[in-house]
Amino acid sequence: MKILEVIKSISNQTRLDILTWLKDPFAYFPEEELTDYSPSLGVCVSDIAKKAKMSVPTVSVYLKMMSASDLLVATRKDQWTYYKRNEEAIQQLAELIKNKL
Amino acid sequence: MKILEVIKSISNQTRLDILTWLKDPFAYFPEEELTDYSPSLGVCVSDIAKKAKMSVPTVSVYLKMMSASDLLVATRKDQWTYYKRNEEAIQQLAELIKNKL
DNA sequence: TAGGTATTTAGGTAATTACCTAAATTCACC
DNA sequence: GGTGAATTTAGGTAATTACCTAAATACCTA
Repeated sequence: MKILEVIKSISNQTRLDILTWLKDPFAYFPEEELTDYSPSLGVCVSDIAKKAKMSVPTVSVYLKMMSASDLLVATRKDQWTYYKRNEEAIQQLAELIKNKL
Repeated sequence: MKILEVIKSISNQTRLDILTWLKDPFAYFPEEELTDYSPSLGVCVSDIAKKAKMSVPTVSVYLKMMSASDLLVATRKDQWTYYKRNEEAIQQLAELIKNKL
């Protein structure tokens, strides 16, 4: 785990928000948009972009940044890319800050 | 604790390094520079700047940023400003990432 | 009060980050 | 093979961050 890369990937309000939203998609995304949602896949790029009120390309890059830092997991299915949290990595980050930082 | 402010304050390699150095000053700073070191005060700005191999003003701003985010505690004594870690805040950050992020 | 050391503040430039739109790619389906 | 939806990549500008040097401030001590 590259601590600086991970921290940079969450040093932005929108990216922090996305992490929160993905913790409980049912609570944060409108129900009608999650018809094809499954916890094992996560939420697709355009739904997240809509929720963030930002352009799809910007959010696409943000999501890629967070999966590069390992905090998110991407799954491509047909033409959609779904993102979900990587809970293990998030706990690992917490531990790293607790013990090593 | 303003999570974004805290994260931004450690989203830089030098600032991360400083946190590490202050965890164990005896291990990271040359002995002769810590003659007046005390754990209750910490290490002064110019010693940290020298260790970081950066200008004093830059490091002064970095340290101020980290004390503003609560990760460091500053103590002014005569013409010196000493900085030490705020262990409680660091643990609080770890908890926040563990449970809330 | 003058001079010296430590620090902070100001002000500047270069690099990085934060977005956007347009274009390219991927993949379904007809 | 062509069209359409979702996504990614490219390429651009504005804002922020990363540094620096110079100047100002704070606080000793003679």
